[in-house]
Amino acid sequence: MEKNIRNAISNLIKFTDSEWLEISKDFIEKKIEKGDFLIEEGEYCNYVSFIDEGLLSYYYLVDGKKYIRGFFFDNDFISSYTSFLTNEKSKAYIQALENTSITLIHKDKLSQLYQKNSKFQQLGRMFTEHLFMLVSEKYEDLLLKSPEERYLNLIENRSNVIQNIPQYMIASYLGITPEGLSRIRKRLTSK
Amino acid sequence: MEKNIRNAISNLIKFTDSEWLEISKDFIEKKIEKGDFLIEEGEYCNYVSFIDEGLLSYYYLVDGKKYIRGFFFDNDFISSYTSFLTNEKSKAYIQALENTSITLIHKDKLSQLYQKNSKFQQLGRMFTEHLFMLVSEKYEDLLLKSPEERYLNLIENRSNVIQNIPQYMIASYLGITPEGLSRIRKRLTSK
DNA sequence: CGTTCAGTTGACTAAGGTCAATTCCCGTGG
DNA sequence: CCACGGGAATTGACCTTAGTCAACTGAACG
Repeated sequence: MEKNIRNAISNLIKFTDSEWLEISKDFIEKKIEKGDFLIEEGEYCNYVSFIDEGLLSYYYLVDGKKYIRGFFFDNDFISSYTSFLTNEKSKAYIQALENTSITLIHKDKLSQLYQKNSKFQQLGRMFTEHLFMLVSEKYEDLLLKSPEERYLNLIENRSNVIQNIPQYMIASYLGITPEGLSRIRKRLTSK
Repeated sequence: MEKNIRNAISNLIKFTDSEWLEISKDFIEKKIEKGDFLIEEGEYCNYVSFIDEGLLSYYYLVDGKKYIRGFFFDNDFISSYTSFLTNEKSKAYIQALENTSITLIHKDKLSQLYQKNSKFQQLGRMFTEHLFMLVSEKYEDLLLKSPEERYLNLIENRSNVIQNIPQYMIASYLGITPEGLSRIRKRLTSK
């Protein structure tokens, strides 16, 4: 199991076995049952998680309505990262759509690692750079593309989303209503 | 002039005078005339800039149309940061709306600093964390709020944008047409 | 079988896009 | 000082897309 997370991190930076030992001793394994929360609005997010197996949704709740910001699968990292960084309460929920196993590391432990070795500091930097690019890309999509284009994008590039997520959640993720998505699908098939 | 950038950076992390000397010797001063570009689509962005004085717009060009992603004022940092990080061509333009003076640092110099002292590494991390939170917030805005709400937000929190930027650019920034913004304004004043 | 809930469809509405015409503002040159 | 030109902003007419609300279908599951 730990192989996966080491592999994911090695995309950013390679660690020696002894460095890895230093990180991984702070790892905590956790299971989240389908429907349960990794974090809820108002809580403080003190950890970054890696998904060993499962599926999580990341969303906001406004006037009782869910606004889904993302879906996270096996080998993704997930965190209410703004809350993590600012020590403010999370505005988002992270909820399991399937039974999920994660590996998490606490903020304090991570800070200690940052201090200990500049390579860990570098990991933190690269990890955040990675996240920055992901959000930037999503921001561009939202600014430049119509819901229809975004849906086509999803089909093209995120078949795991299309296959595993119910349509009404995908609609929310695209920023539209279930009815809206249904109509888009209808339009597309009639072409 | 250098006082401003030191001040801005000290919001992230404090440097001793000797550390500061080490960074600042790599700074390059540059002037950009109104209408000129700091970077154009297809170029490689090899630097991060600090705006000593002036005003820059950051936009994409799609089918001949500008899609403005942001405005950057005195004491803001600016970069086509994804291009900077990935060494890929910039998809964005950065253009001066006024005569502008910037201080920039090249990627190579910054990498050297990162290697030299983990505090610089930490600066890189914190700088990126800062950017991450800015984009995240803008992403949320776009996902959760209507153009009208975003415009009201702008009036409330970004009076420098309202005062210094022509309306058709603000419209683009909000993700709508100039006509659209004009109607929103009309709706609002009639309330 | 019913119940439940996702997904679709229809009728209607509202917001914003598009295109064209008009007005407003401002700087420049006569 | 005025007249003109050009771009910004507004307005109007019409269109498209998605939101809303309600009804209906269909599949899953007890």
